[in-house]
Amino acid sequence: MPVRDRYAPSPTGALHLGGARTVLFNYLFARKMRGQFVLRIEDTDQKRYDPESLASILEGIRWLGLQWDEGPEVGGPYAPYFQSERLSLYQAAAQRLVEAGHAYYCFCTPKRLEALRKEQERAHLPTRYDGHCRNLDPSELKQRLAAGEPGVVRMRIPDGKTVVDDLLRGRLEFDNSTLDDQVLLKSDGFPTYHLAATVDDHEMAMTHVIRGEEWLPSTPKHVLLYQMLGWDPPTFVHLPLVLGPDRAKLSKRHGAASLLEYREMGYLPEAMNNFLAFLGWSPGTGEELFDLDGLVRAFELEKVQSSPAVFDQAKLDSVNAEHIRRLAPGELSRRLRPFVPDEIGDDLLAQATPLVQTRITKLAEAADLVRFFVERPYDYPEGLVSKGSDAAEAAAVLEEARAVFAAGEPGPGLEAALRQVAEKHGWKAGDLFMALRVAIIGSRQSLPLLESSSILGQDEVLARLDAAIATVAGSTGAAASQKPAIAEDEASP
RNA sequence: GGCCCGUUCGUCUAGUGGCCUAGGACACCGCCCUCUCAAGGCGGAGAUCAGCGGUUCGAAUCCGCUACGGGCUACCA
Repeated sequence: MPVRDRYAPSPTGALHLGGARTVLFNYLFARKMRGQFVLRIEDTDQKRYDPESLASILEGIRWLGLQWDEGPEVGGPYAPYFQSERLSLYQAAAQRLVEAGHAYYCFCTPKRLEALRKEQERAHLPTRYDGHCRNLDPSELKQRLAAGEPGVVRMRIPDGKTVVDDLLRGRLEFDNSTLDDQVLLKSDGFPTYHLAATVDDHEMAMTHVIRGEEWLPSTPKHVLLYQMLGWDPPTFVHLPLVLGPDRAKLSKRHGAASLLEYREMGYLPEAMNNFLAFLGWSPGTGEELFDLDGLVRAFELEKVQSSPAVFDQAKLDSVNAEHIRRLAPGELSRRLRPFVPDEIGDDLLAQATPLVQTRITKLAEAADLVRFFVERPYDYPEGLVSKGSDAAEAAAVLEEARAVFAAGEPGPGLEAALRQVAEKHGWKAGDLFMALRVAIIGSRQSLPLLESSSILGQDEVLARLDAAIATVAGSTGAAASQKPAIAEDEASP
C-alpha cells in the first residue's frame, strides 16, 4: 500500500513556521516513501473563513517548493479537496453513527452549554457536556426534528479505554471517562474538525496522519470514530511543537507571523526548509546543510524528536548565510534582483554579486551594500584624514592616490602603487585605504575597495576623489567652497 | 481544576546499558589571515544528561516518584 499523507490547513490565518514545518515533514515523508502528498483545505468554519489566508498558504507552500500531488488547483482522484464541497459525506457518516447509536442529536442551546461550563468551572469540575440529550425519548426526538428545531449531532463516548498508537510516542492509553461527547455536526450542517478529518482521511486513503502535537489530546476521539465507522485508522504521528524563545507555542507575538514574511526579509526557501527540518529532526550524521532533495534522501520519520523545539532566529540566519554562500553567483544575482534598487542594472548587479556573497545573511541586506554604486557619497564619515596627520597632508596624499588611479594601473600594480604612496608619507597602508574607502564609497565598512573601484569605473572614481579632495582641502581654508559640516569637525583635532 | 505530552551546553541536537573524563552546529570569546566589513583557519569557555529513588557488575540511556515546562479542555482548527 503506497504511503499517502496530507497537510490539511484551515484557511483562517497565515501559514506560520510551525505549519510550514508540518507541511515539510509530510512532504519529505511522502517523497521518501515514493507516496503521495495531499493538500486538503479544511474550510468548515464559515465564520472564520478568510480567502486571503488560503491564497497565502498556497503561496507559502509553493515558495518552499513543496508541491502537492493532489489538492487545490491540481485536483486528483479524491476530489474535491475542499471540505466545504464534501458536506454530504460528513452528513452521511453522522447519519450512520446516529443510526448505530454511536451518536445522538442534541438540542442544548449555546446559552445552556455556557451556563453549564461556568458552573463546572466554579465547582472545579472537568468542563464536559453533561449528557442532557443523550437519551431523548424517541417520539419526542422525532417531533423536535420534524419541527426543525436547531441542533447538533454529538458523539456518544462509550465506557472503557481507548488506545492511541503514536509512531513517536508509542502506545498511549486514554480513559474514555475523560473524553467529551464531542459535537460532530454543527447546527449549520457543517462538520467539526473531528468528523471531517476522520471521514476524509479514510475516504482519501491516508496511511499517515502527521500533524502538530496539539492534536494529541483529541486523537482518542478520532480513534473511536474509526472504530464506530468500522474503518482502519491511519498511523498517527504527532510532531513536537515549535516554541518561541519564551517557550510558549510559536505565535504572532514572537515576530514574523507568516512564512511569507521570511521571503520578504530575504531568506532563501532552501534555507527555510533546511532550518525547519532540523526543528525536531536530525539525520544523526552530523551533516547540517541540506537542499530539498538531500532532505528527502536523509529523512526518517522515526528520527523525529518528541520534545518541543525553540525557534532560534540566529540559527536561521546562519543557515541562510550558508545557503547564500553556496549559490552560484549567477543564481545569487537572480535572487538578489528584487531586493536591489532598479538603478543598479543587471550587469552591475552581476559584477557586484561575488563581492556581496560572503557579506550578507539575508538577501535584503544587499541593498545597502551596493547602493554606493549609484549614489555618490554626500557625507563623509571620519577617516578621510588619518590619525596623526592633518588636512593639508591628507589632501596631498589623496591627490597622489588620485594620480595612481588616473594612471589606470592594472589590478595588483594598483595596490602596490597605492602602498608606495602611503609609505612615502609615512601613512599606514590601512589608513590610506580607509581614506580612499571613505572618499569613494562613503562608508568605513564596505565591499572590497579595489574591486569596487574597478566596477565603478575610472571616471567615476576620479570624480569622487576630486570631491573628497575638495572637501579636505576646503576644511583647511585653502580652497573656499561649500563643505559638509561633518568634514570640518574631523579636520580639527 | 481535569486529561495528556515533554525534560542532554543559552538554542538546535548526537547519544538507545560499558566506545561519554557526554560529541557536533549556532550564538559568544580569543588568535591567525586581512585595505574595512565579511568569509575562512585555529583555539576557548559553556551540560553534576531536571531532581530523587530503584534495576544492574555498570545508566544520559530501563522503571517509579517528584519538580518544572508545555499542550488540550468550543456548535475553532
